Amino acid sequence: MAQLTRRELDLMSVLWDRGSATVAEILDRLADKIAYSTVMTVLRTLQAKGHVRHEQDGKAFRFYPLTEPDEAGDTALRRIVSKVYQGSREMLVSRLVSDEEISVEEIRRIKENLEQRLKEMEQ
Amino acid sequence: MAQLTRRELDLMSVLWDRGSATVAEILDRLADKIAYSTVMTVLRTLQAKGHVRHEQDGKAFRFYPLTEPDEAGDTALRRIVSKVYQGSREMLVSRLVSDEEISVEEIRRIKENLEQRLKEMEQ
DNA sequence: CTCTATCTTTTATCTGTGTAAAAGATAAAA
DNA sequence: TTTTATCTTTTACACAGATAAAAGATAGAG
Repeated sequence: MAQLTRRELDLMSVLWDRGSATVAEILDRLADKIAYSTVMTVLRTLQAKGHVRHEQDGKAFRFYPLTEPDEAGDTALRRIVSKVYQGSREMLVSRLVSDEEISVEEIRRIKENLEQRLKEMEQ
Repeated sequence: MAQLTRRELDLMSVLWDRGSATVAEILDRLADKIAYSTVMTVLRTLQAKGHVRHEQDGKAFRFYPLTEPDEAGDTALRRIVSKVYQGSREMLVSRLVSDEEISVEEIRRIKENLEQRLKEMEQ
């Protein structure tokens, strides 16, 4: 919840996606080339903040995420809804699906999701 | 697009909401009490980044937003979709509406929104 | 057993963000 | 016209984030 920085989020994203990773593995997946020690430093602060832990794995450390994507997502979303869309989740979703890239299928799935949720709420 | 900082977003939010504002007006609307000169400094950097402009208004400056909420929202959302929800807009929306605070009405409106959009896309 | 590649740790620097005091300007009040 | 309240500008500083070089450790190759 403590609001991840840009780089921290990059790394957490890799961990969430893979379940765990060594520094070398993270480096491989990162879009931009940064130094090994840079990644290590960021991991260190993530650990200090309680977002990851590590175990020895051969010569290297293997890092595991301790927080869920949702914990990071919720804070960020709340912020966007409130500051950018003046509190309207509707506007946010509306904007989200106005992306040219989105397919009919994807919108339909989202819609069905909502219908499901509505059903659950109505009893 | 240049990714607004926390404070910058706070200020832009006020400008988007009101259309324009003086420093004093912004101060009034801010949740936490910070100094006049602090607001001014942030506005100055926003101006340097091309997010606001100002006109004289009596003795004071009146600031106007130059970028739209969507420009800020899109960058932020894209980031969250990609890093937190591994590219799945579905997951994001699903999480968004799983908030306890959300009402049946709001979900319904969102759903109707999507139906509308689907109709538009299908012709 | 020595070398080498790969890890971790230590230490440092640079930039951006956030914050505001103090100084300078000016319109309106008195 | 002097004062006062309100603005803007200048200048400063501290902290966090991002980056990485260099030094220290070690497993495995030969």
